[in-house]
Amino acid sequence: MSKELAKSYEAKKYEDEIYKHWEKSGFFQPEINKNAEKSYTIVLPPPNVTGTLHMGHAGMLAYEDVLTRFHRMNNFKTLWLPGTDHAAIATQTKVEKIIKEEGTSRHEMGREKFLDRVRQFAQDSHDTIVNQCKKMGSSLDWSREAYTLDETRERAVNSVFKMMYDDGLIIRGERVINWCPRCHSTLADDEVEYKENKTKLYYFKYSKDFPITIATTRPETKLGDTAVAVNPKDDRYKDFIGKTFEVDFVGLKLNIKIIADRHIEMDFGTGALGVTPAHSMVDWQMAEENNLETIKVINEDGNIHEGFGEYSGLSAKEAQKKVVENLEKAKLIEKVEEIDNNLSLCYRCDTPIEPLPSLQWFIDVNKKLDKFDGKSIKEISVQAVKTGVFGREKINIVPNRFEKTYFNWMENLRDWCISRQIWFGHQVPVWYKDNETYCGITPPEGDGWIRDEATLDTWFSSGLWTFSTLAQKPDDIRIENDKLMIDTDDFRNFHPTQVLETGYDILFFWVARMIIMTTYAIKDIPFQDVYLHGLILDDKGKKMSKSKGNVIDPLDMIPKYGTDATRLSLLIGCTPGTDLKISEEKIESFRNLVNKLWNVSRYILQNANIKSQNNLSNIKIKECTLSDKWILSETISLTKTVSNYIRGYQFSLAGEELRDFTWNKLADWYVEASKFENSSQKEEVLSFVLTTLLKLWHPYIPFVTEIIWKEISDTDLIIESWPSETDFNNEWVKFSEKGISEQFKLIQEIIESIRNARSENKVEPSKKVKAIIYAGDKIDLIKENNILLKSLRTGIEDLEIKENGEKIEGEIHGSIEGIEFYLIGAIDQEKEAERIKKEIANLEKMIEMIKSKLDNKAFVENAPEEIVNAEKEKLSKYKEELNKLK
RNA sequence: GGACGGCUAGCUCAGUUGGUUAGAGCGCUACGUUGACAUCGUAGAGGUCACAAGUUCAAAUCUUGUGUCGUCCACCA
Repeated sequence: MSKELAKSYEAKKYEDEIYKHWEKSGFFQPEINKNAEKSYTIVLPPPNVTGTLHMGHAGMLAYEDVLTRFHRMNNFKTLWLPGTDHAAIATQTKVEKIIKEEGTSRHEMGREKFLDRVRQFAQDSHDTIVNQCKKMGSSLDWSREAYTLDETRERAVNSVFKMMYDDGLIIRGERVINWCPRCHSTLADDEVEYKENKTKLYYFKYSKDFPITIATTRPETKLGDTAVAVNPKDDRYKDFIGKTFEVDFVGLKLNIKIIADRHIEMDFGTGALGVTPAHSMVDWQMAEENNLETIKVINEDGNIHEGFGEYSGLSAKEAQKKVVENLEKAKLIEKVEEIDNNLSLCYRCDTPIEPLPSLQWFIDVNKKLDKFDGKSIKEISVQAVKTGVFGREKINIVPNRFEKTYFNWMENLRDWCISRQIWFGHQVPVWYKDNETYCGITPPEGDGWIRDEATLDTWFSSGLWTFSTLAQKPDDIRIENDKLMIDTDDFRNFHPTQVLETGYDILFFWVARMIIMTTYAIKDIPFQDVYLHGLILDDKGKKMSKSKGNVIDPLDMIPKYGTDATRLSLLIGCTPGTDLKISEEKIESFRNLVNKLWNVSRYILQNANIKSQNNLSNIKIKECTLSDKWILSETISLTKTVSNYIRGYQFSLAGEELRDFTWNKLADWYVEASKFENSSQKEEVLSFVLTTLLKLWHPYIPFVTEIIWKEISDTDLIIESWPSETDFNNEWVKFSEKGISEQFKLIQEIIESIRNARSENKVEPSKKVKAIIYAGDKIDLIKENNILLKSLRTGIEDLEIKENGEKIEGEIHGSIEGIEFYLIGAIDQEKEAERIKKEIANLEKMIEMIKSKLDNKAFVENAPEEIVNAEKEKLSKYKEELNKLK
């Protein structure tokens, strides 16, 4: 009857085979639960095809797999949909770096050849990523895999673009945008990063006859100044406001108007700002308000434009040097100060950003739309999280505090620049011919149309991800009744999705944009819940990076400790929205836990005829021992606790409960007890407990549980079902009310107390002793469980149980909950006296505390009665124990 | 400048309506190998819950302030 498992669990022997088996079984596809009423959908945040997955991805896969497996086992029509993101700029930049090392550039290669190269790179990355996802055990439905740049997703992108274009939401215009001179592309506001650095602040006048000294860190841009702005309250400059001066600035003629703007800080520099409309966002706005001329100084390569005399053609840096030199020659510089400044950098290549005016495509986030009752897409997106839209409950962000962050960002959102000048991405679906412009989902008829060269911000396509992935082919997507239709069963079945699980670092980049794009396009929310995880850091709390050499690669950990242990290290100890430190040591300790489960199972399978046993009806409760009933009740409450924690995204707490049960309850107590107790119900009880435990563990550690399961059931997979919570309730009531858990706890405490007494008295572990117990009214309970008291490492060979009796002088003595025990013939007088002294001191301290509490009239009067009574009860119990000890 | 978060045992962190002597894992100390497991077992040490004031019969928990570390947003010419 015994079944043999290996002595320890060697993960890598089994994992790949098990994964293949799952894939073949069809359980990763929602059709397996097709009769289910409710569906449960998560779309995988598509990893960028820029390389390989890291620990952060591993965490994401683990959290989502837990949710997916849990809901699948609970008979939801469950879909976890995989895909990858072309990640426009990121991928192009990466490939550009590679070909640079090969001595060429994208301009030398030409658009089509370069794009072929990028596609090849993306394909290789994709294959690696898919393989890594499988290694992590992710139960993704690969039959539905999507890509942000495939044909179907392109149709979605073009369709939404056209809708927005027709609604006047997408507009083309010349504005100052963030320009990366290296990428040769625009960047959205949130793609700009800031780095602190020291910069020189130059104080000077444009010319000798100009009355105001200005201060700037970018003297070269002053070639394009058309105004000086001062604070209207600033008495120093009040009289100049409105006047215009013609100046000769280092050899160039400028017309400078003095304007007032309340945003100017009087304390900074001289309180006077040289306004350069073409190369500063703020200045551009002032220019609009004051009808100032815009002079472009810096071109898209970061060099000075034609028409600036000796400066033309110089790089910004060179021009700065020359301007400063000329100012010095003219003795116009008053002082140079070193200040802390924030340098704007491109988030992809760290090149300093050059703000400049450029003809680009924007989404107008503030335009009021009739189809949304006069609300803007921004307002709809705020409402979706605040109160709910389109008849849906409000979107719930976990942890809740990020909702505030979301509102703050959304309310301050400015128009979104969606066009990029890179090649890799969705090309803007707009064509020009002579003076005509055509925007359409497919190219226009006729000759001579030229397509707009710009491509779209990568977040435009990923913003459509929850619904675009539910189309199977381009023709599934069409515009109907002013909204986007996805005409598939998948869309009808699986949208909106239940939860979007992702890192808090892309709340704005992605989550917010999905809400904007989805509510606009399909008039529905993309997801009901947002679960945000933290970043995975190294053991010192630093970001992992190759240059620091502190990277822990999941693919190194998996062969070493197993996928299950790697997953646990990401699931236990993590709190929503909070960063998680991880170390190899931690993963190792979870390997030990997995092995413990393996060995408990191994023992149980060796010693009992275990079969899959999902309900309690085969167990004759009357024939159960106390420990049997105890472990059953613990198993049932574990089922409830774990289910509730997972539903509430409390992955860590659920994991800790499972660990505590497995190690501290099942292995340390019940299995030990079962070695000595004779009970006709042992096999049934063990079958039920093991069946339930393996299932409850399965979402966390799918591999090891599935392997052990194979020994229990040859016909089905563990992946199939979750232990029922409701069936248990009725069964459980039958014996839960009798205080099983308190009774067993008492036995545990007596045993621990005896072990403790032996240990403190330095009694040799191998020394057998006689014990006498005065059990009082608990005599039946103690007698019933005398076998446990004798067997569980108490070293008792002869046990006498009486209701009460005389004090026995000179022997080890202990008392707990009114029950007294003596260990005969093992004493070390000194040690025992010391131990009892300690215990007495402790009790006296406790009694003192409770007394002072009860003496406090205010407490007795104000506190709820049950709390006061509990204190009183405790007091008398402690007093009794104290007397006995004395 | 604005906001948010952390500060609990040597380390990593739980602690969800304020109510037993504040918990877990790892580490540490002592002892132990009886056939599931040394990837193990038993026992133990270890905390003024960052600080201060307040509310309350009662505060790790609520309020205010301070310190400190970290993050995000805005951006300074």
